[in-house]
Formats: sequence, structure tokens, C-alpha cells
Amino acid sequence: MDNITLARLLDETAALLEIDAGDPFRIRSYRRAAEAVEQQTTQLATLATVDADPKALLAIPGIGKGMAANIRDLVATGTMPLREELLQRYKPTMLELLRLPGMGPKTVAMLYSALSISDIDALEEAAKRGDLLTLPRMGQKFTDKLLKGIEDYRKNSSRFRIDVAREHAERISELIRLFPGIETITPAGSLRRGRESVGDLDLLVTGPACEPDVVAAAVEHVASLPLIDKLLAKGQNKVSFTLRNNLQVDVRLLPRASYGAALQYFTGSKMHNVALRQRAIKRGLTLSEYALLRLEDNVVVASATEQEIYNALDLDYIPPELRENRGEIEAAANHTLPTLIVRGDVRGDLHMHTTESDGNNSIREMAEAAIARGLEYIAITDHSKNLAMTHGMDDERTLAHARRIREVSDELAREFAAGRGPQWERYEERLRNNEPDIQKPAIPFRILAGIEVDILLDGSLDLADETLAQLDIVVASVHSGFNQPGEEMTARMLRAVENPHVHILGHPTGRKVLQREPYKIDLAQMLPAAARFGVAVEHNASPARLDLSDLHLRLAKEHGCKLVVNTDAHATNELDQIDYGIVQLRRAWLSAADLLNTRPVDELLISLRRA
DNA sequence: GCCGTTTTCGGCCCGACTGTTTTCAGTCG
Repeated sequence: MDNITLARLLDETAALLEIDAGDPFRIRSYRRAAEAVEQQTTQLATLATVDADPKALLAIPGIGKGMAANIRDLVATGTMPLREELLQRYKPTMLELLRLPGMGPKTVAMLYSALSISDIDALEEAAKRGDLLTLPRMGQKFTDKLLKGIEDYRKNSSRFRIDVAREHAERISELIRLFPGIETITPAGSLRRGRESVGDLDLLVTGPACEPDVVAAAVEHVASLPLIDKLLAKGQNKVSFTLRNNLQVDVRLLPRASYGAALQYFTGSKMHNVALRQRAIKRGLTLSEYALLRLEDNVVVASATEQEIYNALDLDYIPPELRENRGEIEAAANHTLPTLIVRGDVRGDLHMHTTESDGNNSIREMAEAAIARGLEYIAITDHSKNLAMTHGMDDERTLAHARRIREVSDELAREFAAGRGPQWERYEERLRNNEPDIQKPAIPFRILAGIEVDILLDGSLDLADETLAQLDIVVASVHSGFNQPGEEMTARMLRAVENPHVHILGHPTGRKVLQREPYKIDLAQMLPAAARFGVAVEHNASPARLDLSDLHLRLAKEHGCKLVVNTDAHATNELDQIDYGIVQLRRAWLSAADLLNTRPVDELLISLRRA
């Protein structure tokens, strides 16, 4: 059992306890344990065996004697006594009800006891019949909102988020690669195109073991992977199966010679492929998943790489993220495709938290993690007082925190000048590892002192302007009042971005809302204001919030807004989420020039001060 | 259920907002 599954089971137990109206502090400790487990880099299953050191689990903060026993039970049996006991009393489908907007544990428990409702279908029926109106605190408005929520939930829930899909792709690939003679495994389909969510997973596999005369053994290997839940099909060179979470996986094993054609074909999109095949026919060629052929004599023109295929069609290579038939073929023909941003373009991350509010790591730890990832600067932007649950800061604490941030920044700069510290350590380590493109660090790493202020209902901020004026970076985000009508929400955010102290518009709405609520802010009204002040509109790269992407980004570009790839990291490892943001920016045809945090730090600071 | 102790049990992030109320419970971050 891996950490993710372990964490999910603990979190589900917490949710069941909540429905059961259990001790809130006990519930919290299950939640905390789930989070702690998820963030561990070593697999806990190896620490939970009988012969492992019993102290290893206890060393993890948030895990004590009881939780360690739970984890050992989960690893050994797949479940644990408390979970089983709760599942006797409640149905597992009730956990899904919690995902609907406005539905919390109390409501779920009441629906169950009053109307025996335990799943979404039953809830929908009851809502349509008007049965809910008989219950306390439930009126027509609530019912309407609920029905809308169910509709949105159904629309989204059959697809998997990109980060979830990618994780599974990596795990499956590792297992497939164990078979000798397999060299390359590439996820195709919408995952390769960087869509926010994917319907199923396409994995293309090649290597000597995939040549036609020997492929049968490799197919057997794939068909017997331990993580397969249901085997759907096993053909000559294709295996289809589902995982326990219902994600369907199609694995295709292909000879080297046709790998490029297959990759092109299975990456899609469908519309892109149709347009490409039409172009082939006009040139007397025909394109299939096996090769690009000349029509008259079936001679192979190209097939081993995608590059060859595009070039043979008189096109520049088109990056997968652009293959949506949105003009990329014309641009490739005219040599006008943009130079998309790459990971190395992003110099800094301007939104993250520390233990001062609800983060898990110190200022110094976040900085070192950023340095390890090749960044040149970060901004620490902890929560302000309106987010009391995160131990948000008032004006006084904000300024004290800013002083500490600058102290750590200066400390790093002194170490840098003295030829030691994390920047030099990373440089030397890369030299030792013979990594490509190593550059000697030229400027000291910089930590900017910032804040994530809350935008209140009327668009004012929850800290004083005099406080904000003393900070390097001010991120303004909405954390409450999501039910505001679109116009009022727009006006509220407009007022916030027009505050001259604000540099970045943070994630515009909270997580639970964003999971299903369409973006209801009038971007056309807001973005010009953002651009006028030289403010960056943040595309938040946290996977939970990826649904802002395409429209948001394209509009921002139209209005000349500079964008910022930020992670909103609450722990060092979350800085890796920058990759998801980059994929979204690539899909929106954005280049390094469209980003704020791709410039050297000095220039960045100058531009922010000017703003 | 965890933690940190005055080593045996008390404390454990809480304010804004909504829909329903006429004073507040539930949800959200």
C-alpha cells in the first residue's frame, strides 16, 4: 500500500467520524495524520512491517501510538477496526456526498437519519420531489443550489485530474520497465497534451522487446501487473485494464520503426489528426498510426519519430500541448509557432507559505528547496488575519515576519558572498554529477517579503495600506463569499487589483468552489485594470485549481497581462507543482516573454516597485 | 488521537459568509 492510498483511507476515516459527530479533535488528528503520511518521501509500508523499527513511524509528527497501530493494520490488512466499525453504520457512498457544494458532515448525517439518503442519486430524487423542504434549515434556495451542484459534479467526476493521472502513469511505467528490452515509455493522449483532466491513460511502449517476433512475452508481463484491477483486453500488442479507482489504462507495445507515427496518432487531438491527415492527402500521402505513406506505391516516407512526420508534411514540429487544431498547423507551415516556455525559463515563485501561517516548512527550508529546484528568488506570502484558521497575521506580525524573511535572505546572501551555502552546494553537486548546462551562480538567491491578503466582500483588503507598502510582494486572494453574484465578484476583485499596493491577483476563488463552479468573474473587465497597473495575473499552478487555465490565460494574453507561475506551496515538495503551471501556459501558446517571473530578479524588482 | 509536559491530563488554528432564521448552525478556507 502506497502513501497516497494510506492517506486517503485515513482521511476517509476522518470524514466518517465527522458524519458520526465524533470528537472534533480526534477527527483533526486523523486529518493531520493523513496529511503527514501524504508528505512523507519514504513509503510508510516499509516502516510498518513487523520487523521494522517500531519507533520509525512515531518519529513522524502527528503520528503517535494509536495512529501507528492504525497504519500497521492498514498495511497488513487493507483496513482497520475503526474504519470497519464506521462502515457498519454508514455507507461509503456518503463520502461522495461530502464533495457536493454546501454539503458537510452534519447535513449528510441528517439526510441519512431523516430520509435514509446515502448516495447522490437518492439525494437528487429527494431534492426534485421537494422532500428536502421538510427538513430544518433547508429551503428552496438550498435545494436549487444542490441540484446545480450535482449536475456540475457529474460533468467532472468521470475524468481524472492531470496530477493524479501522471502519478499513475509514472507508477505503471516503473513496473513495465522492469521487463528486459523495454526502453521507452511515453504517456500519449490528453495527458501528453497537458489537459487539466484525462478520461483514460494511453501508454506507448517501445524497445527491442516490442519487435513483432518477441512482443508476446512483454504483453504477458504487462497483462500480469499487480496493480491491475480488471483486465479488459489483451491483444497482440495491446493491453487494456482498469485500476481500482476505475481509471482505464491502454498500453500499446510498438516496434521502434513505427513509434513516432504511433505517438503522433495516439497523442491526438482527434481534430488535430483529422487536419493533419487532410494535409497528407493533399500532398499525395496518407497518415496512419503505423506510418506516413506515399499513396501511389505505399513507400514509407516517415514513421520513426514525430519530427520526421511533421517535417515530411512541410511543417515545423508541433509541441503536443498545441495539438488542438486551433491554428497550430497553419503556424507550423508558416514557421510562426511560438517558442513555448520551458521549466528553465521560470526564475522564481512568488506565492508560498511557511509555518508562520499554515505552511509546513520554515523560511530557510522553503528557500533551500527553491534553490535545489534551480530558482533564483521566491516570495514568502503567508496568510493575513482574515484567515484565522491558518493563524493568519495581523499588521504587526506581518511586519515582524517580513523582517525575519529579510534576515534569512541577507544570511543567504552573506553565505553566497563567502563562497558557501546552498547555492554553491547545488552547483558543486551538479558538477560532480556531470549535469548538462551548468552555470556558475551569478547572483545571490533572494527571498522577497510578501503577504497573501484577503479580499473582503466589498473589495477592501484585511491589512492596512501602510503595512502593504512595506512589503515586496502583495498577493490578493478571495477566500470567502463565493456565492456573490458575478458582477459583484468582478467589482470586488476590480477594487482589489486597483489597489496600488497589490502586485498579484491570487487564486480568485477557493478550492471547493473551483472544483465545479465555472469561472464567474468578468475577465474582460478585470484584466485591463490588472494590465494597466503592471500587475501580474496569477495562474495558480496548484493541481486542485487547474480549471482556470485556457480561457483565463488566453484572455490575459489578449489584454497584455504579465503572468506569474506560482505554486502556492505549503510544503517544500509542493514547489514541484510549478510543472503543472508550465504545461498550462504552454497550452495557451505563451512564451517566456509573457511571464513576469522569467526575468532576472533585479529587473523583476524594479518592475514591481514601479507598479 | 497527539502532544507536551507542572508525567497524567488538558489543550488542541477561528472568522466570514449563507441560508435559514429572528439568534444561529453549518460550511468553508
